[in-house]
Amino acid sequence: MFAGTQTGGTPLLDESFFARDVVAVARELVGATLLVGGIGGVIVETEAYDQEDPASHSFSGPTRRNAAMFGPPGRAYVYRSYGIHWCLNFVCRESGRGSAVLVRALEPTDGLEAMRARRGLDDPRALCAGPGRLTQALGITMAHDGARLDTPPFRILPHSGPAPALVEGPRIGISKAMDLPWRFGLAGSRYLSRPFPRA
DNA sequence: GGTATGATTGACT
DNA sequence: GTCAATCATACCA
Repeated sequence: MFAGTQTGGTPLLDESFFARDVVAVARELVGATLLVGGIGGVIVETEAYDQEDPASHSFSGPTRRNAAMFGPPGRAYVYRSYGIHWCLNFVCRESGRGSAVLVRALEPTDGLEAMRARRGLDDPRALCAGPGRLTQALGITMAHDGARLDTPPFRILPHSGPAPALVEGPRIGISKAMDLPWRFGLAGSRYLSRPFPRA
């Protein structure tokens, strides 16, 4: 499908996967595997941010911070949150709009010991359950802003098999466009940053 | 120039 | 449940 790049026989998600509607990409990323330098796990929670969405950093047009959102799709957009944490996004593009998927939580599968060392704790359920936590566990910083996602240290492997069951709900921590159900999670996952409101 | 605000987390009552 | 940490960006003068 979107197996554009072959690395050791492993199909990686590349620019063609991300050059589509950001909500569709956010849904399809749940179940994919994100590795940075071989360390990471299965994406279990994402959020979509579109340029026509008042909650998006791209809403008011390009700035120094959000420049990556207006560059090519399939790149990382990394920003500082609350002056303390980093947040990792995947840049998407459809009809020239700046948009991105925020990666909110992983189920750790690879490099558990490295993640434990970086996070300073053992519980796998707390290693990557939150946007600031997973960037710390994976060693993501501003240095990765604008980096290609189909090139080392990044590797993103698509979900294989039937599409996993998703849950959806309002996005976390925003004060605008709170009605949009653009947060997506892997149904039944115990690695979410927060529970989804019951339907 | 100054000031308010977060796409968060961890500690604490 | 409440609250502080900490700083780049956004917005106003």
